[in-house]
Amino acid sequence: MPSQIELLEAALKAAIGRAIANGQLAGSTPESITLSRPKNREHGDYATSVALQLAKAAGKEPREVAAIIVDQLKDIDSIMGLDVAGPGFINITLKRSSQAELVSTIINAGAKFADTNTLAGVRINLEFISANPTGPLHLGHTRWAAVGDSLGRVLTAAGADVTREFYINDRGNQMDLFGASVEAGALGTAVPEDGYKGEYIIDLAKEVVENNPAITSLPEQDRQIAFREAAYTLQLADQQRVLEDFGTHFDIWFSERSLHDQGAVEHGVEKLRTQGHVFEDKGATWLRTTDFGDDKDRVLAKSDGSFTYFSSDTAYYINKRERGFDICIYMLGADHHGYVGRLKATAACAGDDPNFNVEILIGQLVKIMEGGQEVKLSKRAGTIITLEELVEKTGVDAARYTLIRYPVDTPMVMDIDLLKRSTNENPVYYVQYAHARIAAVLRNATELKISLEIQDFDPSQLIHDRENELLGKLAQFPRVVESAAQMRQPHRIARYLEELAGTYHGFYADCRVLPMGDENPTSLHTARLLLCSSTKIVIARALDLLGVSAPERM
RNA sequence: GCGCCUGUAGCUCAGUCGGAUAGAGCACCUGCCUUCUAAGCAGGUUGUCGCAGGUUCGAUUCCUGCCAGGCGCGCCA
Repeated sequence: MPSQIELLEAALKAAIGRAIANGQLAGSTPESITLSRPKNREHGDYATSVALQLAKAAGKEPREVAAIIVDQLKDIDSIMGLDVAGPGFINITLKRSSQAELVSTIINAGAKFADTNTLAGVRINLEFISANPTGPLHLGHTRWAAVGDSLGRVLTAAGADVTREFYINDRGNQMDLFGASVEAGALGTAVPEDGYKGEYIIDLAKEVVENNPAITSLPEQDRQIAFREAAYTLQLADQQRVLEDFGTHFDIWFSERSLHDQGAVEHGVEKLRTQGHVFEDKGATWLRTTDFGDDKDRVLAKSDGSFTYFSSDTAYYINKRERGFDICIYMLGADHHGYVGRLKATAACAGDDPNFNVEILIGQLVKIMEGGQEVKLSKRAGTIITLEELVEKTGVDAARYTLIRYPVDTPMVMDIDLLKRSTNENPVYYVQYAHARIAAVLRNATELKISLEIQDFDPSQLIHDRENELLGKLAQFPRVVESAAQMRQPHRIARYLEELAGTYHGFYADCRVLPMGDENPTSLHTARLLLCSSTKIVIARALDLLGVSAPERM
């Protein structure tokens, strides 16, 4: 069933179409029409500036255009009032009972109320975090753990077929250094230069030796590899456990090594060569990414024949496309934004459309304040705040919510002291409280044996301003989900939730839901209870899209 | 030097395709629980939307230049 906003938009388009058809307006019907909820209640339930946009093409004054459109809208049943205001805005007031039909729509649709099919049939590979398995996940990863997971949920709600993927950088010097560092920890020898430091290295060393006491007596060459592999296994398992506890699930953990083992790197280079963008120079094999706007060409294989990290990246991209993904989304930290040019160019070199097949979301870094000072993070120096530590301090819900509610392209500051001190300053509680509050009302209603059957719903009961406001807010939800999906911005869900919770609290304060004392239940009580119930559905679904729990009690 | 991101209230930040008087939370005041969860509601105070031009009916939003901050520019991974 189309939402009220969609119906209105269609009605407006039809009205403009009629006015053009009968010669009152020149120009063409716009593809989409901006319909907003005015801040000022005197401006009606919905407002549109479409007349202002059409005025020029029509060769008429905006107010005159607005009047023509209004004239074409007069016969629509659900519209109660129409006004031309200010420079040419059209303000629309709807019949309250017609707005209240939304309650039935939501209750019948349940959690699927805001799901759409705008991305139906699109296969999306969503890659995020992709940390080295050489240490615990820290706060930089945490932002993506929350946002990436939420984006996956939002895209799925928009109908996309989403695969969440974690690329394990389990190859190269860093792994060797990691192995050597753990080995040094076990043997009590000096940590190698630029090696990994920190408590966790010692802990890993102990665990490795515990699991395999014979490891220390292996020949030196075998020993370092054995340490590396054992520590890798433990560290990866730790990352997986931490992420699952955080509510972030990956469909695929993709090992960089496996690319090399399967010959995917050679295959990737060949594919690019076929496309005509590979060349040899000074004994090395290059990809001419400058053909597609990159700053400089990139080396695939060094003059000694070994492959670069870049070659893994290209092979991985080609592999994803060959697995059938239409869109590959990369979520990278700001410190990797230099990759954008080469990733886009790589796609173009592979014969793809870099503006469609590849999307790169750059997340600004999270700054941490503790004791009024910025905490500098360095994995190798061992000064890190891990995802796990953050969750211990704030809980999963608060951590996820705080990280998701800001757009990722703005740097954010997390004050650890503030999070430790008073968790109720976090908006997540405000939203969850609204949910728990509704749950309590519904529990009480059940005890009082008041009908919650949708057949007993009388929309004409909901005429209070607060009810109207709440209905209007609920009606926006499908659009919010859709824009969050299209713009890849899950934070919009959180912002909407805060508005919805606020609107509900306002309604709750002014509109008594349950009968007072010995009062008999009426159809007003039932109508309000069903309004509460539909609000609860929307809040729960929105929280679910963020991966945050919707408590029945607080 | 080049590239990306950011600059909005005392603080942390929203602001949809350019729309009406620029918003929220926190903080600070004032009211509201002998009936649904007061983790709440209602009201008050707070602005050079970094600066300067341009585009137009209209700019926080789009364009150009400048200022300030963050990050990145390897045959490293």
